[in-house]
Amino acid sequence: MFETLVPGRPPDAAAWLDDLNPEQLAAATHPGGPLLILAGAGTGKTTTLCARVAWLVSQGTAPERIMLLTFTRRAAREMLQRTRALVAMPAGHRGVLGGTFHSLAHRFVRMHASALGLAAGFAVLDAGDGADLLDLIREEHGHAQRDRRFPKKSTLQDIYSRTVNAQRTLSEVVAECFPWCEEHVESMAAMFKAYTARKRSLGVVDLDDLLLYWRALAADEVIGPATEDGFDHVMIDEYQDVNGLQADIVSGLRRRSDNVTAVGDDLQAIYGWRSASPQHILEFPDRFPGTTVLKLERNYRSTQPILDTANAVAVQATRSYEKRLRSDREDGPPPALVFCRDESEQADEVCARVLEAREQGMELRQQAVLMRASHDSDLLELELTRRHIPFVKYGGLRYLEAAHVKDLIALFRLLDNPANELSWFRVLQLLEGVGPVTARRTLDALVAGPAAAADPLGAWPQARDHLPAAARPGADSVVEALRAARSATGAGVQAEGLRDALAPLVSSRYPDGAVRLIDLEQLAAAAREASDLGHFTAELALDPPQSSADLAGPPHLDEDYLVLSTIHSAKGLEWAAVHVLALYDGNFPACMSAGTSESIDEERRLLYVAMTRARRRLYLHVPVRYYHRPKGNDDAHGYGKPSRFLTEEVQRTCEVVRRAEVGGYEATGRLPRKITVSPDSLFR
DNA sequence: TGGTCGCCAATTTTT
DNA sequence: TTGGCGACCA
Repeated sequence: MFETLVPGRPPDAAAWLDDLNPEQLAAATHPGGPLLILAGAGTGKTTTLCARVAWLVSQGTAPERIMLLTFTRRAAREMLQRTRALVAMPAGHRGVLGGTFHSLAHRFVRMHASALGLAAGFAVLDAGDGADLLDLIREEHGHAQRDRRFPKKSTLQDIYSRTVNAQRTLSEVVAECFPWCEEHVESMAAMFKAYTARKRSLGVVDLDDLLLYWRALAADEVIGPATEDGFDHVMIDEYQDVNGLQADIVSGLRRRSDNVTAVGDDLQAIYGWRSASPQHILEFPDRFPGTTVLKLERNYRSTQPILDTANAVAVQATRSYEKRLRSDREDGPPPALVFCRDESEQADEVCARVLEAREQGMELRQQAVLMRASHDSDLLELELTRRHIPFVKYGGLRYLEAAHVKDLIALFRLLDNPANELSWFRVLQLLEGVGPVTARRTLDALVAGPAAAADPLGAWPQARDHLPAAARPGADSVVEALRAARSATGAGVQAEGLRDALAPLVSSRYPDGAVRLIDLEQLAAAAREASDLGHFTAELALDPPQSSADLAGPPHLDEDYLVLSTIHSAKGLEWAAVHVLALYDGNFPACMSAGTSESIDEERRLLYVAMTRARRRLYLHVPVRYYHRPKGNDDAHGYGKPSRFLTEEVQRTCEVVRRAEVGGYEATGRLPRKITVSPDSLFR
């Protein structure tokens, strides 16, 4: 195998290069130095990047000396798979080193943990854990829950994360993005300092820390160059979505060499709320002098009418690289503009069209429903269930956020580090009659008690006295399970032991306990595959499963199901038919984003991303009357204006396939109150 | 009286 | 699923 890949073999001899168009070929075979590939939606970005890897390997670069950074785990998986299919791996070589920024950061931070003052098996807090820790600190700083005007934990976390990722000062970020919190800047600053100190003392890192630490490693005089020299080429996918911190990491990785390839499309930048900025892709040529800029504009995915509509949305944008997609496919019908009376009619319309398409031979899995916010599909999900149409939903409430799953993970963490206050705080509150106060006292006795220094579990006999009598047996069995798991070997055995101890608590704590136990079973089963429970939980934080089905592996693979997804989760994917939901102003663009022109631009790009996922059919659904509840108002209906992005220009490129009837009480403007019917008065 | 538990309303997008 | 508010228990 290796012989076919020795250096010097002419690139044109490789068959896979023949399939590329001239622009793609130029990008794939760019000899070296900084390269920026501006690849519009559906222009074969992944193909080109994979071909480039293959070409570099054919030129003699060892695969493991190529680093491939992607934005999502899904993209990483696909990219590595396709690369593997393209490049016969030379014997004795490991593959390309690929993954998300966060997962590669984890790898390097683990590698240099001691230099960073971390224990070898440090835990990674996921977003929820970080928020919980902040909440704990908020209490300690005297901002009790009842302090209504103080930002709540998820907001605090947003502010913290945004500040760190943008690498700007707290007061700047708050003034710009969270003006209603300005009066609290000083207390927040104190809390955030306490938060970083606490993470230090607990020996844990959060997702943002991973990037901070990696950047510090890259900047280090000894470790930086050593890391850099390990890689001949660094490639970054979706460069439009990197933030300042990530851009710094890329620069740090390329201080001596400038073999760096960035691929992206500023028209698809949709992560500004996470401090990403299209600024970085626009400034790439400044950061890397001598950059070659190549554009891919030939679209292999969508029909021309769909691109016309998408282009009509894109041209509303203010600043971008000049580019316009041209289709390489045969013509097709124009996108359909579906005006519905309300969201329930929208659900009916989608079901009807999905089924109709399937009648005509389009599998359900070739069709997708995309939305701005995950709850936009609530009614549709009900309707799909009622009609027995199978579907899988991506994005939105994720598996790891389910309370009982966090409970078991907390136990996993305690096994690794019995001094983990956060986990104890969580687990103790599952017990009968134990709330935050009792939990706090008990865990103080555990972690700060005299016997604790050596082993918190040793302090258990004293700590359990703080619990009400009813809670003691349950608590004892959890502690017993932790002791047993300690001496057990194999992540699977340990996980099962802990799950068994947790099961009775979960089924008594939650009314739908039985269903939740199934999830725990799957989590324990997944842990069986891992070599180490600590690694398993860290991986889980970095690569959260989208659903419990996802965790169980891909059993649905041969089944047919409709895909429901937030647009953010749909990035990089494509379907033959795409339905976009709830295109009314206030929802899309979301009213929370209506403040600045930048956030409106981002919402517009989001719509552009949604539209360009479609290969042959695109349906844009506009409910005319929407249902939502401004607080305390029972007159919960309102009339929606179509999304401001559906300008006349855009509408001209579409076909209106349905006009909602406006008549009856809707025409009078007098809306019925919510009507409730209950025969309860008969049952006395 | 401190603390827990039950019932109500509301919730953008994600590594 | 979180958080606020009021009822109930030691």
